Amino acid sequence: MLRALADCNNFFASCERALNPALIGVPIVVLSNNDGCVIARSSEAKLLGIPMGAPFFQVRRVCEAHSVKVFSSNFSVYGDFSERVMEVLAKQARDFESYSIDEAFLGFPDMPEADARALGHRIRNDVLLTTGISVSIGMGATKVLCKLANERAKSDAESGGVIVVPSSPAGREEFLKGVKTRDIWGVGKGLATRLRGHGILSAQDLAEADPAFIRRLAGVVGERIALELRGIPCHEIIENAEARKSIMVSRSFGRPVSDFIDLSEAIATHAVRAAEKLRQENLATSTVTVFFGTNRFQKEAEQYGTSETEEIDFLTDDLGVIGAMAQRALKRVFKEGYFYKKAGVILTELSSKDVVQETLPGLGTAVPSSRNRLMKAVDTINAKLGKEMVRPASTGFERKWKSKSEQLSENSQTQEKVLPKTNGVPKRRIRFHE
DNA sequence: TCTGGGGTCCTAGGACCC
DNA sequence: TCTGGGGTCCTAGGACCC
Repeated sequence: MLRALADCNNFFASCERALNPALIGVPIVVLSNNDGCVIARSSEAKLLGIPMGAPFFQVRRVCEAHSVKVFSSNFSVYGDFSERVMEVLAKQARDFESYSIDEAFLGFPDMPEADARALGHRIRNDVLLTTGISVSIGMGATKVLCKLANERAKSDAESGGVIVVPSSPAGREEFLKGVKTRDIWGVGKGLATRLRGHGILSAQDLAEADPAFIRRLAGVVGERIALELRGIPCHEIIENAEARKSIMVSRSFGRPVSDFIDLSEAIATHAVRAAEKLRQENLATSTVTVFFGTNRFQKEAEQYGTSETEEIDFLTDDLGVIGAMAQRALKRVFKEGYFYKKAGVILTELSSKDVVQETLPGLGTAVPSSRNRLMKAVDTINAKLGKEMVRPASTGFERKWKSKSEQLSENSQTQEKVLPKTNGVPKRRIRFHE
C-alpha cells in the first residue's frame, strides 16, 4: 500500500506568518516556554545559521543584528492551525493518522505508484490554499520510508515539496544510499554510534544487514526500522489514537526558587492544570507524581532533584483531591537549601470516567456530586472568562516563580481574530497576542 | 544573567510464584 | 564439588520523537 507523510514546513513560524502576512520574507524564530530555546525557525532564520533547539541567549545577538522577529510560543493558536490542516488532510485518504501537531500519515490502498507524485502535489496545494500553511509530502511503502522522503522533499528545492521513494529495489537502493543512519526516523545518537561500530553508515547498509544481527545489536526497535527500510511495513497507520497513558504539566521557573511555599504554589498550579486536562478528556486517575529539580546546567551549584508518587484507592478528576495528593508527595521529599529551577506533576493510571462510573457504583460516595458540579462550574468559568480566572488559593498570589514570556508581554494587547474558514464553516474564535 | 515541554515504547533485572 | 527451572509481573531508566 502506498503511504504518505504530510509534514508542515517550519510549522510554528508558518502559523505566525499566516496570521500576519507582513512577516513574509522576514526571518522568524519561535521560542519555547520561558523563552528558553528556539523551537521553530522560518527558512530565512535557518539561513542565518540559527540552530534548532539553541538557547535563545546564545543567538540573541544574531537575531538583533538581522532584525529577526522573535515570538514566544502561542500553543493555543498553533493548535487551531493544526486542527485546520488535519481536517483538510483527513479528507484526502482512506487511512489517516494525526501523528503530531504538524504531521499526519496517510494511506492510499490501490493507488498506483505512477500517480503518487501528482497526488502529493494536489494535497500540498489543497492544504496551502485552505489554511495558508505549506506542507511537504513524502511517499513510500512504509512509514520510515515516508519520513525519509519527507526530509528530502524539504531539503531538495527541485522536488517541489513532494518526493516518492520508488518501490523497485534498484530505485529504493539509489535513494537509501544517500541517507546517513542518524537521519533515519528512530535512529538516535546511541543507535547510530553502535551501528557505525559495525560499519553500518547509510540507510542502505542498514537495509541490507542481516535482520537477526540487527535484532541482537539494536533490539526489536532497530529490527523494525531495518525491515521498514526494505519496504516491509512494521508500523501500521493507526486511525483511532489509543487512550493516552499519562498527563504531564511542568514548567521551568522564571527565576530560581528555594522556599517551600514557592515550590508548593507551583506544584499546586501544575496539579490544577493537569486535573483540568484530565476532565477535558473525560478521564480519571488514582496516581499523582510530582517532580522538581535544580538547574542542571549550573554545574558548580549543589544539585538535587527527585520525584515522588502518591496513590489512592479510587479514581478521581477532582482538583482538590489531586492537589492534596501532590502536596503530600511534595512534603515527603522536599529539601531545604537548594535553588530549584523546574517542577512538574504527572498523572498516570488513567481510566475513562464513564468506565469508572459504570464499574464502580460506590464512587458516588467517594466523589460527592456537589464536587462534580463544582468542577463543571470552574471549567465553564475558565473557558468563558480566561485561564485561571478561578483557581485555588494554594496556587499563590504573587507567584514570583512564574515562567517569563518576554516576547509576548512586549505586546500585551490581546485581540480577537478569526482564522480563515473552510467550506463556510466558522471556526471558533481564538485569542492571541500580536 | 539567560538552556522547553510532553509524550511513547522497550529492556533489564528483581520479586515472586509454582 | 554439589545447591531446579520456568514462568509472570512490575518498575526504573534509557532511548527516541516532535
